[in-house]
Amino acid sequence: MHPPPFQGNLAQSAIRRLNALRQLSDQAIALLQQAIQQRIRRVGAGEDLACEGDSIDSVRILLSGWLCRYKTLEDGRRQIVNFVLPGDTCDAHVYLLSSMDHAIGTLTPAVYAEIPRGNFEELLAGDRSLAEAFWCETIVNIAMQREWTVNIGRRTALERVAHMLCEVFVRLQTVGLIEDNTCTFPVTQMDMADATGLSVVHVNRTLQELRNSGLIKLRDRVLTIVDAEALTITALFSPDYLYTKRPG
Amino acid sequence: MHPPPFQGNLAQSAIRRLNALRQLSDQAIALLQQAIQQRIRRVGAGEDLACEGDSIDSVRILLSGWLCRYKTLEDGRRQIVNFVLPGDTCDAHVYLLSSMDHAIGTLTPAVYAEIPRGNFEELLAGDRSLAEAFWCETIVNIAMQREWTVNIGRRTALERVAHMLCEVFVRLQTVGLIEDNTCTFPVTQMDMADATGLSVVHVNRTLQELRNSGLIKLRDRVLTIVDAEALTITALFSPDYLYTKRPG
DNA sequence: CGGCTGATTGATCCCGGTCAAATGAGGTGG
DNA sequence: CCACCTCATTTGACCGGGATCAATCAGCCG
Repeated sequence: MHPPPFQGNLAQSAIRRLNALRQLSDQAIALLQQAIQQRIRRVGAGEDLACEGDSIDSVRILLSGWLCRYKTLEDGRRQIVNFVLPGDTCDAHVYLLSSMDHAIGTLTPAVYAEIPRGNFEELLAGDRSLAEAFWCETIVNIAMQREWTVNIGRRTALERVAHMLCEVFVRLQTVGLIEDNTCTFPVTQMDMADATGLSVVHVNRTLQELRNSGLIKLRDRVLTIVDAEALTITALFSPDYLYTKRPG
Repeated sequence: MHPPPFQGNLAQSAIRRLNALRQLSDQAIALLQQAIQQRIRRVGAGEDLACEGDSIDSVRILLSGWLCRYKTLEDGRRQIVNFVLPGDTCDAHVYLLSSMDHAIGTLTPAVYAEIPRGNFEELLAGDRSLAEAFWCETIVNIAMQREWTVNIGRRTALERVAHMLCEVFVRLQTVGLIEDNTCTFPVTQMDMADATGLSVVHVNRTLQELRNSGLIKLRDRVLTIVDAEALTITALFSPDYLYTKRPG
């Protein structure tokens, strides 16, 4: 299934993502497209794009595949703090800091554009709407991270897992990766556990509950939201914090 | 105790905070000081500076007192997602988005500067180091939020509470509010519970454990870190994610 | 075929939640 | 000065959601 289809424009998801945050001018789109096509890289599943402590001097934009940001405690406990989906920027502006505070790993084989820091700054200087869109993305990342904090801190296991699915669903919709309420969901239950602060066993049982209640289907890395409204309600989900106008 | 002492420069904490992120030029400090003194506001304890959904068109910089950012679920469950300490900016750049995704409430009476959006942008345009410092602050906020996610997701109750104390301690050190390993800590156990994702009762017992182990003293809103090293170890705390050079 | 990774199931345990009541420190008004 | 109220902390008893441990099962690959 992965590697991803190569027909169509590789930069499409990034354009959609940024455009959902800030209306992009034609010029912005052209500049972006050009910058992305400069250097395309591929990486396999289960690799690290960056580790805690790494220094950063380029900006990466994910074009296809899934990544996750995570941190690890000394004794091995791991927390996935967010997913990086196609169109997302890995670390815009993080170069303002000296090094990575977290790691970024691949959940699937992935394709991304790598833009050296200098080129990225030129890009931002070249178009205001583009610069603002990237900043919006950064700010939305804080909002997302806050919601994850709430999710893990105050929601029950069932609500948590449901909420994670709702968020991913809305985000994938923005970049056009949902069809018939269905998408690929290449996340092992182990990963879901690390993302929700639960144990694998309990994630398994929670997913069964969601399936048995007729809210979702999930099998072989394919997720279908069967009853979006009910899922939203059980998750106590509201998409406001994602600040994205939905397409269509 | 609060209201805060008025001798000395009110803008001091903000200068220290930003300067710890990016070396500020003399010009930057002058500009900042001037912008802050333009409009100083005060607010009592237990008030909201902003609610979820509010639109934002000014930037607020906390000069003294404590605030917290929080989100509430429909049924009343509340999660404090971070504290705002003297010198911190409430919502730099958040005006890029349409509205607040979270609320900001006061834990104590507080004093803050309010800078209208336009003035703030002038300020940034006036000095590069200042603009970068504010952006750094925003980016560090993401890093902090990630660490909170890890804290709540993967640390035990004891580790969590200890970690929260460590973070606050280091942050207060940056702005010069620690003396003899002691600071005011105006957070009720109820608030601590909402910040750590625990229940009040369990926070109470956890604090007792930390006290009985000789790691901290905490009474009447005064916190003393008795054994910083041991506390750091039990918390699995590393200050790297705060990206602040410690003073001294 | 054997080895590996991921999903599933069952049994048991315990960390931390919940409920309820007591204690204590201000604060206020008579 | 005292009675009373409120809010925060503390304590005790009990409970339960989710963790842990341990198999088993199902694909997939070499």
